[in-house]
Amino acid sequence: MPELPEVETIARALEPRIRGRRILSAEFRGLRVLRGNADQTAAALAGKKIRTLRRHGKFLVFELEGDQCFVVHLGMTGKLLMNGVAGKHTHAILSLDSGMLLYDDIRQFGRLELSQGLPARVRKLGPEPLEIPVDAFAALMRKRKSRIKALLLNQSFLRGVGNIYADESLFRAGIHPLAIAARLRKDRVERLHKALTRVLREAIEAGGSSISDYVDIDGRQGSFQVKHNVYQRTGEPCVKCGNPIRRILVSQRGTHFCPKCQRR
DNA sequence: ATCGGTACCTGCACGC
DNA sequence: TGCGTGCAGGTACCGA
Repeated sequence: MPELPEVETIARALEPRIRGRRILSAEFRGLRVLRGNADQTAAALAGKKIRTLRRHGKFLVFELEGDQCFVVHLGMTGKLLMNGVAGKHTHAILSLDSGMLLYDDIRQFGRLELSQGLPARVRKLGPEPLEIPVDAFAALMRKRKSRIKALLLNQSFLRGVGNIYADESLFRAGIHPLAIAARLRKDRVERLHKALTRVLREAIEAGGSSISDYVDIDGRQGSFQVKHNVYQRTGEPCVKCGNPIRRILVSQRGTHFCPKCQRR
């Protein structure tokens, strides 16, 4: 479900409500989403104070006292809900001194993990797309022979971009999703950097995109889906040229683009 | 080192 | 009504 703007929206809403708060108890149901032992994790969390919450790509990192991190990745359908109602897809319940925090996840692709410091796989992620300067972005691109769409989805290249914002930024930059990253001319790379920055900022501003079931911690939907130009608009006329939007597969992911505005 | 394909889950929309 | 198919904001892992 959630890409950088959705996770950022969650982090912004949640951080002021949990900063400095204490975890009274934790309960884990089912074994799939939690990495590590449920009883040990619950015991280690109980009584701990939350220093702060940060977003790291698509990961939410709860920094606890004692340099421990409770790391949450929402996968495709994960939700964090403050004071929601537990249901059949609730996999974790954190009871805080400021309320109840639930983790719901229908498809169970999300992961929860308690670790000392940041887990290695989170440390190994690429730079934040909203922080990387355009020259550094261009330098990284020059080294990659993969198709640009696949590269944008690769979290060790950039952290936080997913299927929606990859398609939307390529459309805005006028770049074909199958273009080879290293072969893009400098001006195209600069356009892509600008498009990516703007799309992500606008989406954060709109509270993210709610396609089927994304909601923030209070159950509110985002509104950026109404600004999508290509994502899930197969067959609809391109807003720039009127030609129908096409859908192809790139790395097994549905990829939407305008064949006229985004030439090979 | 880097790339692409597959596996992992549940639910929904669709055609027959 | 029910069944089969394809699709969905994700990453991990494997072989080439």
